[in-house]
Amino acid sequence: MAVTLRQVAQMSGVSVRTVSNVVNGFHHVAPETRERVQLVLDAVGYRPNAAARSLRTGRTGLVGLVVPALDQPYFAELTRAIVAHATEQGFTVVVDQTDGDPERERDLLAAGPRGAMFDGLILNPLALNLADLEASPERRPVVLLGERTLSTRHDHVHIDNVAAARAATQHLISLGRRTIAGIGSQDSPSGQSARLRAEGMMTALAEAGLPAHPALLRTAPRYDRTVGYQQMMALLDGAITPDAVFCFSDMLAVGALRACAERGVRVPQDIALIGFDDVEETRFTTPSLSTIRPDKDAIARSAVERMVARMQGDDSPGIEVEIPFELVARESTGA
Amino acid sequence: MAVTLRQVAQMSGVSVRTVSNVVNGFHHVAPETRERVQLVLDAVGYRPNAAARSLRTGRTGLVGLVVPALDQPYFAELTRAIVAHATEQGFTVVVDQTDGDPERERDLLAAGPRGAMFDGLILNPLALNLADLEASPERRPVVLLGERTLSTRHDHVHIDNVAAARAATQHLISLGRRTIAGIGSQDSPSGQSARLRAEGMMTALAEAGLPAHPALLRTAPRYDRTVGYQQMMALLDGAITPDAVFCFSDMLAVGALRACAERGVRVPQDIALIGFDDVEETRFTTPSLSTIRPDKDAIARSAVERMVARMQGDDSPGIEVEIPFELVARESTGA
DNA sequence: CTGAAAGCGCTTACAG
DNA sequence: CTGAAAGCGCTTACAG
Repeated sequence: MAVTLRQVAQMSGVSVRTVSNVVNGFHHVAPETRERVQLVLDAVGYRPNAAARSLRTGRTGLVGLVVPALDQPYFAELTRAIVAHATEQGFTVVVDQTDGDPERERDLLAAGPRGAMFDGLILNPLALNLADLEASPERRPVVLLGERTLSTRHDHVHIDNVAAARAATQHLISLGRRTIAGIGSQDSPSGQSARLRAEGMMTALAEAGLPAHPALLRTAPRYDRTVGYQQMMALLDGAITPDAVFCFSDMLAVGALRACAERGVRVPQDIALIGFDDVEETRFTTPSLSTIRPDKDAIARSAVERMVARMQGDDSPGIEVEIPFELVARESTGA
Repeated sequence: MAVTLRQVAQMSGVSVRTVSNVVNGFHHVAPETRERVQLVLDAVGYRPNAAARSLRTGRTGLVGLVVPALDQPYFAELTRAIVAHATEQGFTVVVDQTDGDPERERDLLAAGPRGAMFDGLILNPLALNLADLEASPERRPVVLLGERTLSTRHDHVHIDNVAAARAATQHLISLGRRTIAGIGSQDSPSGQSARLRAEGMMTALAEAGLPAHPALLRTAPRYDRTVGYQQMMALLDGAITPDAVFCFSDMLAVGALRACAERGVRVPQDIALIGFDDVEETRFTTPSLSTIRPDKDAIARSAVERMVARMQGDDSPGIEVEIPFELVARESTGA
């Protein structure tokens, strides 16, 4: 079907070695030879066979990216950035979504059926624990995103979730709010980010000498709009009405905002609202949403950078890369 | 590094042929042989080398999915559905984004550097024209999404954009609105969907005997929130103020909604608004957005189905698959 | 039911 | 600077 290197060699009257050299842009080819071969290459529309090349070199140029859900704006935006950076480095990204299913995350980490074809993995685990990560027989580079897992084996790119949550809460306190609720805590042992954000929130409350009413810390099994809506409704129906809510993700905040609108609660006059992630949507809600902005492009760039470094033989212990964040004050907190 | 078939064969005292049969679950293997080999397979954690297998079989199990932008909610949701269906069929999806760059779309269609590794392509072109499609030397299955290109070579999965736009406009008319604007037309020769939606809108206006003010049809180079915002502002600042706006995409509508809110224009009382795509976000805006809901899951399923059929040898001329849509009336049109 | 062997298309030491 | 040849790990006709 497709034209092979050998056929091109025959057509140009040189050896496959020389054609290979031309295709791969190696130096030691006589200019006139190169030109002649290139002419044939173009004429027949030669395309190297990726499988053969991989078999020979042991590399596929494929990087697996595993995120909880592609259609969650934060991951969609992050995926976009990672695909862009990886492409620039000559890698092709294969995207997988786990829906936070620990089984699927473990499978992908263990290089299941398709995992075998990746040169490396960028993984944003939701449910994986330290034991899973340490136990993985994986020899190829794995870069972890998002959670602080304390794995010493893998590189890890993250923001300081405690500090970010603390900053978000302090922002609410600085507005004079005193009854501050949170939406997004998780009971499951796997919810690392949730725990860190709750911790940051509690720290800020304690520092300001404010009480942390247990009833005002609402859980969120998933960080989506529906859960945010439901939990905000629960808060509005509760015994203690908050005057500010810190949502652990923007999607939760979008749902919460909708609940407030339905109930005629004014944001920020009655209740101030802040989210987390700075997805584009937050700039267009009414009121626009204050949020925490992790530098997504820096996360993507670092993840790809670490991956490439590992592929090039860097075998130092797992590196922690901390990416900066920024508080973005918008209308939902009175900006 | 990794264990090979040959090594497993030696360890189990059988030929590679037999090990291969066991790995691939073929019939003619004696039960006790199978068991013995399987034990070794498990013990050493054997993983088939995907490159070798591909080289041998000529297939990679990889399907390329090309969308304009991963972080646009419509494409994020569609991608999610396609990845799910393709995975179910045993394929791995490689996602690429073109940002509507015709050059990139052409490259990917022409099976550029990385395109060579795909068994097939699912392509949502923004800028590609018929000539590009017909000229492509591509021999592998290509399924087109979204645009009516009239290509006779490739299968095409789409909704009836004219009918959908007509339905959206009729909906606005049925509310008693008489000065109806549109946001989303495109001048470029490539904007097929835009043209069809404008056509559907004009048809509905003509059928109702309503005028189509040129100043009320606003262009949108990109279908994102920012453009929707800007064009809605332009409408509000214009000589003729509309009492209803049909946005050719939900993102445009979200931006338009924000513009109305900033200007104190009440939706739907002053201006009714309808979008297109039914992305999740539209259910959570205030007011929630009426829209056109294409059956995304059916689009994804059909696309993968056509792809698989082509891979299995179906060589009939390009097939048109029309997917149903539905009008969803929400608060932005008074529901 | 199982084995020995060819060959998929490439890269790359080894010669020259 | 170029050629002849080995071999990456697998699948699969061909024998037996």
